[in-house]
Amino acid sequence: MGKAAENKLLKEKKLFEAAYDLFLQKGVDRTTIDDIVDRAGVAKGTFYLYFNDKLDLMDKLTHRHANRIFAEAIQQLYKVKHKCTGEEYIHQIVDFIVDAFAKDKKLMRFINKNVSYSIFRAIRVTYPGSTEQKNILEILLNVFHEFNMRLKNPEITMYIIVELVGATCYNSIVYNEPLPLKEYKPYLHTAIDALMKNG
Amino acid sequence: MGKAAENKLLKEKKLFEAAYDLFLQKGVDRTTIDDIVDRAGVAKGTFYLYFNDKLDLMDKLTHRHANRIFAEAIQQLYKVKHKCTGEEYIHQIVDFIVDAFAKDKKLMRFINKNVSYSIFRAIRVTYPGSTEQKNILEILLNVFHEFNMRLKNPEITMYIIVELVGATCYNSIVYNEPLPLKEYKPYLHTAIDALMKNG
Amino acid sequence: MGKAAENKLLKEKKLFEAAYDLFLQKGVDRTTIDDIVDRAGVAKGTFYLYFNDKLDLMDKLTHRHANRIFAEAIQQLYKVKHKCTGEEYIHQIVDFIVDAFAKDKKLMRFINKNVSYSIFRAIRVTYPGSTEQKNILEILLNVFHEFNMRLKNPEITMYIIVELVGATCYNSIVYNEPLPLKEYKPYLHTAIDALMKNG
Amino acid sequence: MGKAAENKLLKEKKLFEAAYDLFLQKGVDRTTIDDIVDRAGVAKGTFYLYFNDKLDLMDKLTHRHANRIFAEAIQQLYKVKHKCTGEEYIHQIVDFIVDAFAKDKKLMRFINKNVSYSIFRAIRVTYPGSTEQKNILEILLNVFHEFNMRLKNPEITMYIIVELVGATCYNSIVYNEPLPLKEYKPYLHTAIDALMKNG
DNA sequence: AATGAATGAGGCTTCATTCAT
DNA sequence: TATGAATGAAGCCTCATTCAT
Repeated sequence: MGKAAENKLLKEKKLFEAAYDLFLQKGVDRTTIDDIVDRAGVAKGTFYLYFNDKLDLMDKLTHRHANRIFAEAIQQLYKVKHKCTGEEYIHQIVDFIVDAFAKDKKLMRFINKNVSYSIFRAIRVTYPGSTEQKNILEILLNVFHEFNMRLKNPEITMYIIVELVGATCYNSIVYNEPLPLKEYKPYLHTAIDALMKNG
Repeated sequence: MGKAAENKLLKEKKLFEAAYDLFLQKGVDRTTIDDIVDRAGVAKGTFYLYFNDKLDLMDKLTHRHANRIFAEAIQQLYKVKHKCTGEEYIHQIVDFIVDAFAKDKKLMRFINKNVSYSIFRAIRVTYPGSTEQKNILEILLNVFHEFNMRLKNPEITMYIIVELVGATCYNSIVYNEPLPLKEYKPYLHTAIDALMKNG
Repeated sequence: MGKAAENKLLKEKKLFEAAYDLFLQKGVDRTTIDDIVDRAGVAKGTFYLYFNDKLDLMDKLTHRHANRIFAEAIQQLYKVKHKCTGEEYIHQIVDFIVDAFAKDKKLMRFINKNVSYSIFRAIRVTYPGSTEQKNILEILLNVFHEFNMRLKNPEITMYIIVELVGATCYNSIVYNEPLPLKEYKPYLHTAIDALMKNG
Repeated sequence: MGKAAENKLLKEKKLFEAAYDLFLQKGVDRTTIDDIVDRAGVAKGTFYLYFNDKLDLMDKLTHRHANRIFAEAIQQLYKVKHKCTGEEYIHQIVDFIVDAFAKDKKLMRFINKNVSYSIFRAIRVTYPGSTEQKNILEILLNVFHEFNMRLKNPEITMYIIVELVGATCYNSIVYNEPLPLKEYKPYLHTAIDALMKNG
């Protein structure tokens, strides 16, 4: 890569990072282009060389982060798939995702701040080995079918589980409420088991 | 009431309604005072006779609606309390609240749009017969104690239930996903029972 | 006077007093009609029953106060005129006016705040026994002629004296600088004597 | 200097000049930002690239002008100091300052319009060869001590002189009253001599 | 005569976007 | 490519004035 091209990527990265921090702190609407370029240390005009406007930046930003975190989680999952029952695999998926967010609280807060609906349905990831975008609910339903699990209403049960995890892990990770994640996890697993057994 | 005073209330009401619709459609940040007064059909200066600024209006608006809907739900609850076991009473509370929101989808969408965190913890209501403000979680925990229910971890179990209801009923009421509320309810009750039995 | 007429005068008085205080505190430009009627305890519309606008009120206000204070000072002067030489009479006039302001510091501050030019030329009073309006300089020059005082340039000398008194007595009365009025007065008289002897 | 930087200084200068004229004509309070940018021939937003608000502009404006005029006067004084007695030097100072204002009547009117108190105490200048800010009174008192002049009350006498000059030179310069400056000056010097001899 | 709600012109300030350098 | 000065539309808020009651 030429020095110019490198420099270009660096500028873009700086802008991404600045915007990420600011969107997290103040939300997208209350962050100005000025805020972003000031923090990135580039000129105002430069912003428009990389992005059309704030929304464009926001889109690219979320896609970048969502893919990053999920790519990691999904790769780990492949390694353990063959060792598990379906129920165990579901638990593994939940754990991987929740742990991934726990390692990146900032992202968790970012999504929560800037997405008005269910965290796990907000994030669509490019599934490895395909061009298709899937969200967590679809991934979990896949597991059901692959593992031939018997539930009366897999769609609804899985939906309930996904929403429950999304709704509660945010508070646990970010605010340690009702408990820190490590202590909360057993309750979460118990709840998931209860839901799978009765769903 | 004099004609002037009536007219004044009317103006305030128009402003409330205009703001409510607009906040719902576009969110608070993207709604301007001009939008509000245009829709309300009053002059710009009039806005400032009734509210200090947009945030003040937002505060008054949410308090108004939250109290309205919960006042109703809580009154109904008093009537059935003596006929129930603790578990049944929990179900009743959930039903009353969910039904209340189902009757007022607009409010449900409004809260979801403009509150960045857990719906049921966002709303604090003035509990009838006291000046104290409580949220749903606190109300449910009260029930536990009053009914002497046996659970290993009432706080956490109740927390899980509250978050689950909040997370899923929004989609069911507003988008009929994964099912319309009427059809979804049995699954919700099953889930709650499973959680109480195992929590 | 009928009760209605009395009440009317009372309202006007309240408005005058409120405006006076506020103009003194914040200056005319930064005082709003709202400020005035709030402090006067009358309705906003009432203001326009008594005055055309703020400027009209300001004009009426200054005339009221200026005449009040000078009427007093000039009456006293008549009593001592025949006992004095010209020089003594000049000192008497200065003393009466300065003492009058010292008794009404508020007025002194009011004028200083709201008049951008020489205090003593700002104030034109209706001289008793005539409809003519005169200012202090004109009154002093009269004294010269009446007392047949010998000065090379009475007009300029008197002008210098008038400006000197105006410029320094404000600070002495309001801020006690460079000295409280009582202590400053002898220096002022010495200065006036020096100017008269050499002018 | 680059073309852009030059242009920037030009814009600032235009704004300063526009504001100066308008503040002089209408006073600070009655001059709007719109007035200023219209006259300067720049866009409204441009104003805020150079100044925080109107007050900030006013501050910078007065400091600019006060320093300009006094820097000149004080430099001239250094040249004549060694040739003078104390009394002569006092006269020189008065002459230099008064002449400086006479050359810049606009500044004189500007200060008179926008400063509510004694002209010469309003203006604090950065004395050459120090970071200290002094006003005329302090400068004159310095002269007293340096020249070992004998007066009973130097502080009060100097105060009287300073106020007298401030109060009368404005009218002489701007309105030629009671006489044009050139003709008034001898009387002013006579008055100052009289005050120094008797103070 | 008195009220005070209603008005809307007019002020201040912010900020996304453009463009000459 | 990169800059950042300049722009002006668009937002917020104030306040003198009117007018129905």
